[in-house]
Amino acid sequence: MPATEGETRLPTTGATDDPVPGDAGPAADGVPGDTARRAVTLRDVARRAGVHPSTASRVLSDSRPVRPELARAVRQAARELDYQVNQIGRALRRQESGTVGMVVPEIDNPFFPEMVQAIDRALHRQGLGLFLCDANNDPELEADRLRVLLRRQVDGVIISPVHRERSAEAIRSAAREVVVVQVDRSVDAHTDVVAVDQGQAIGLLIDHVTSLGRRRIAFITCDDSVSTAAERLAAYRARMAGDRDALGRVYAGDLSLRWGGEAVRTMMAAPTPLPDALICANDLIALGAMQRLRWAGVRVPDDIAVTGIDDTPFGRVCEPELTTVRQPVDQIGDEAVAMLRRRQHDPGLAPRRLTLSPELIIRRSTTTGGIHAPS
Amino acid sequence: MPATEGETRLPTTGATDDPVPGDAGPAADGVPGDTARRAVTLRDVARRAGVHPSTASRVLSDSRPVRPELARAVRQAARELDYQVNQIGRALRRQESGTVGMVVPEIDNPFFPEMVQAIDRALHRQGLGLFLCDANNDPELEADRLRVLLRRQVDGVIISPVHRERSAEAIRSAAREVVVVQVDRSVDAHTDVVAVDQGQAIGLLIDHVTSLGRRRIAFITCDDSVSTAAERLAAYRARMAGDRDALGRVYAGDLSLRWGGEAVRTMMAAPTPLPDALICANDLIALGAMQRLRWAGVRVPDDIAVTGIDDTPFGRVCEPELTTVRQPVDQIGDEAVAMLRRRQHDPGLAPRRLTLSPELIIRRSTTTGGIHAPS
DNA sequence: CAGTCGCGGGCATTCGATTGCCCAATTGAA
DNA sequence: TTCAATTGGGCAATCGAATGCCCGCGACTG
Repeated sequence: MPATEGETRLPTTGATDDPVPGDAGPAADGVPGDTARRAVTLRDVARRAGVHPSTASRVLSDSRPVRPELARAVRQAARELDYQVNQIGRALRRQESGTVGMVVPEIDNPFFPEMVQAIDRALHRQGLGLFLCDANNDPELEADRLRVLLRRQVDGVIISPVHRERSAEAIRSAAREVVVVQVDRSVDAHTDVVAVDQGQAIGLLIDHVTSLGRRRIAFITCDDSVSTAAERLAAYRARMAGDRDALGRVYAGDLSLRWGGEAVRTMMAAPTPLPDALICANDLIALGAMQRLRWAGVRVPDDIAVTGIDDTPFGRVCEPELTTVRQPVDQIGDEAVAMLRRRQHDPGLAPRRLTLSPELIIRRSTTTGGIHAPS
Repeated sequence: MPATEGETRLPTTGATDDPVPGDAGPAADGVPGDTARRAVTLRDVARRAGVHPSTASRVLSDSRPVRPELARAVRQAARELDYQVNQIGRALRRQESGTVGMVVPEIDNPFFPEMVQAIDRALHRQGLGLFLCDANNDPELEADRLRVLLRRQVDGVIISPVHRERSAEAIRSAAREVVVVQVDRSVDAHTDVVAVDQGQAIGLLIDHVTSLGRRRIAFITCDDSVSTAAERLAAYRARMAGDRDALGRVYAGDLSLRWGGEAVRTMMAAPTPLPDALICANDLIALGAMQRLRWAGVRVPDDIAVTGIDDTPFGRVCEPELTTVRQPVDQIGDEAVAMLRRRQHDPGLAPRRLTLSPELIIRRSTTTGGIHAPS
């Protein structure tokens, strides 16, 4: 178990289970209707305001003009009763829920929380809610989550597919019922896509390490099942093939910390000379790889320059800090939501693919020249 | 801007926006009803099976026995039409949605994705969906998210409150309408709570560093607004007061990487002697702190032992690997969901507080004796 | 053999909000 | 002054599924 190497565990056992102090039991609570109080409905508001429910509805969702004094009465009644629309009722009638579903492949990869936050903010600005699901890197689970979302009548789905092929069917089927936007990763389906130019990302990185005089450039990535990784790999291959001095080598696994370490171990065990630059398909791999290099006494960047992709916060606190490429998450979020809305209003539009540009961020894992410890 | 010290950015500009190849336009798609096909309803199934909708309903949600041949016909019709229950309709009638809402304070803190995954798994086992929201560390936003969840008729809410006091009102108000379980963090409200014994966590850490001969033990934490941090601080204070040899010092900020670095900078600038152990209120702080120590040429653990809390994966790939305390996220998830269900079935139950035990994980940030680089 | 019971299917109502339609009242125009 | 147009409120149907109630039929019992 490589993950626990060099660590010791001191377990402590036992759990306590207390009644909450100051709460003597079920009936001892002085607050009446503490649980399960029937909610206030539109009818209640209407009755109190002395109007018909339809009038109340029109005031509160102002769908049609209502005489000012009645409107005021309704609004006041709503305030007094603390009326909250029942979104379920509204959704049933309107056939839309004001909610967008999102499926991410792995919420524990720090890139995705960042993207989720960006999308959440963008949706919130539009008054839309977000129903977030994690596919746990499993296309089956992903399909299941999509199904759940559709049954809940989400108005749209934003998804970053787990698998380039095995996710396709579920996404196509979802796209038949609802607006779908793919973000970052994508499969071949008739949906809008907001992507990042992965070829450019790899280009920036290879240009950078090449400009530092590195020629033996290895690439640690996951297998081709992830669309972005496939694009990165293709770009890497094209680039390396175009430079006859350069020497490439690819290690394909997954996008985890663990694999970064594993790949380096394999690499070091091989009889071939070590590369002088290591392009990693994301920051996690890079972090795992750097740890293993450290263990092996290989110096970064002196012996090997290392780069990541995603610009997660952890690339800024490792030793040395990680050169990486930033994917513009905020822009991805804004554009994805914009596309979703556009298409909701006009479902006939042709699907579009928007490709955004990444940004190279140079830190000490590739250059020794930088500032080290600022005062 | 401390976060970008020692880094250079090479921006690239431009974005491309292409029509998806192979899709000539709105009407060019051969698939009929590619978008917005009316969904199959229970009536459709019933009609096809030649029965009344109520019968179909009884078969599909088997709420009452139906003659086998009819049942078979209904099931087949459902299969043929690919019928999916409309959860909105069901929710309206049943007055429950089969969905649990969850609000986390900061999804970009890697502890929370782990807990979310655990809870998601536990809910999934019960056939329940999860509606996840991020409060972005803002009690106002948190209250807003709670309101959204309630309007969507979630059957329960699992929340880890942002603020010990400022989150309380919203949580109490939510608890009046729906079952609420607080996890990890908590506020004073009449709800079930699944917590981790933070006093024990601090105890384990202080015992550990004390056993290594350290006596000048500083504590970097966030302010008291986070309940768990407040408990940790109280435990730290009690512990330090009980040992007259020990020398304490507290740095209060927030739970971020950034604050870890900031606190160390403050610490180093002070005229007082450096501590020989640094207890950090979570792994993020510890990572930030270790980086700053490294910049300052302070050796970990030789000069200062450093510990975190949460056992996030990043504590395993930093240099040196981080001694920490693991919160039992899986157990938290299981228990939280169990409590939720119990209380849904019996709303009269007295609120309970379950306190789980953390586990000490010793790594090289406190001990030099461990294995370094395994072959 | 009459009476009772249970089974199972269908009818119609309900959940809460929205909206098409009708109609009364008011306004405006000719 | 008369008629048309506009405004605005109410009625009732609707979204999709679930369910209380009734009823017919067959089985069983005394």
